[in-house]
Amino acid sequence: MRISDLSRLSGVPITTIKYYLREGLLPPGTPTAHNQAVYDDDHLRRLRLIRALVSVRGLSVNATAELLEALSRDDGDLHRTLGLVLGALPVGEHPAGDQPAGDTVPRARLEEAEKLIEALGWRIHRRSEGRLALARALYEMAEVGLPLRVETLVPYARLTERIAALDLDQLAGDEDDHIDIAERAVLTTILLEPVLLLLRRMAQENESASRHGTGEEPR
Amino acid sequence: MRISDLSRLSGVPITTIKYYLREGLLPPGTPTAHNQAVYDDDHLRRLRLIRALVSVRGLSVNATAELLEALSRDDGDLHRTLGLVLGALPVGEHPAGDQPAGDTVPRARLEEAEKLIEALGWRIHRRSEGRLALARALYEMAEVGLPLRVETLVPYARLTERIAALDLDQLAGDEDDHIDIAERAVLTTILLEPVLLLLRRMAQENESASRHGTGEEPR
DNA sequence: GAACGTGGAGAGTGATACTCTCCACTCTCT
DNA sequence: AGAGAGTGGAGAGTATCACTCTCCACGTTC
Repeated sequence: MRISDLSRLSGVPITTIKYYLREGLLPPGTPTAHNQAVYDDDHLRRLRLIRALVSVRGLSVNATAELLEALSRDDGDLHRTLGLVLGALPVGEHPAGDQPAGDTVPRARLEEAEKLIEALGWRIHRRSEGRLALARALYEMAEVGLPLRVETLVPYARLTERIAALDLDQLAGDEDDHIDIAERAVLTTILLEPVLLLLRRMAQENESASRHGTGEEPR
Repeated sequence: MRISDLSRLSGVPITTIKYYLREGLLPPGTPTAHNQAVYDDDHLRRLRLIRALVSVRGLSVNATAELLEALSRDDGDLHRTLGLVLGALPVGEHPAGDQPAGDTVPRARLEEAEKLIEALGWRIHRRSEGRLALARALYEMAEVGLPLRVETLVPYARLTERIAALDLDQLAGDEDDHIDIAERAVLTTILLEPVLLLLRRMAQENESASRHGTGEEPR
């Protein structure tokens, strides 16, 4: 398949595909002549993945490149792969350590994050991005006037445990070979995020309707 | 308080504050002379809220403006306010209806979203953003090779129901007046999102460690 | 009354994700 | 075999966004 086919099948403009090639998001096709190359279904699949990460989840092209690079070093070990995926991912809008952290996140918040993890009994890798990111998130909530206490967070965390269990079931089951495990890990973790947030919002609307008195006309 | 105080207390540069004023994110101060004005604590609080939405959650300045505008029309009715907040919020990276939807989201997905909502027994407003956004999210998952079936989503949705219940408890309780209910709804809904996603990721790591065999050294 | 701060507005900046333009070459159709 | 379209590659240009800078006439403070 040539680049125009790739473009036609994916809906991504040729120039954009070239751009992704240049940026290393997409591996080069196998060359057939000095300036000709062919692409295969892997390229198509990869391209769709890129578009999903970039346009659905809003990952930056750079972050996507890093993530895909980590994925390509995958050795089939689910636990390791998941670690890679989780580690390579920005959560909020912190475009790669914009500040030396020592100043932005006071030690007190870091300790609070540790305390939460300990209270939950979770085993999280010492150097996991999550610890710092969590501390930062807690710090920001406190800054804006809504400090979150450990007692408040624990019930939330318990529910996320069960979500995570569902996630891993998803990953473990469904041994259809056409998508490899690493890619499924990415999809399940990252692309499910907006779905979960949406479900939460709708559940809030529903819960609010229930509590507020059911007289509310759906109309 | 003058603009420099606002800047000093919030850490936001004066020029940026002026920019927010121009864009209508921040209401003008009360003028004391032809070119002098004073600001109060509300401005400071509002400014912190803006920064949280923009830099923590990555909301665009425009979306933030719309949200704040909706908030300022708040009448103290929690259910209504929550509706406003939820309605004014982008979830993914769809910067305000970039396509006429009829083409991008096939009717089949819309029906699937409806089916899910029905299966859950949720009461969601007919014209809720959520329906379309959910359909779009499902469509995108399917596009990328990981179609989500209703049976798969229901257990997730049940957990989000419980998260939503916690959210509303948070909102209902804590009758400390210094932050009004509308603002707390925004904070709880939006700023908790990254925290929840982080917790989910860490829970995944934990769950994966448990399942994968506990021999894994934390190191 | 001098130095500094202020509100307001327009222009400039830096980052990002494309998108356009060229070019020498290759493929495809007839 | 020859014409027209397509290709890989690379550099330059564009659009958007969130600031950020610069100016200016005027206030405020010491």
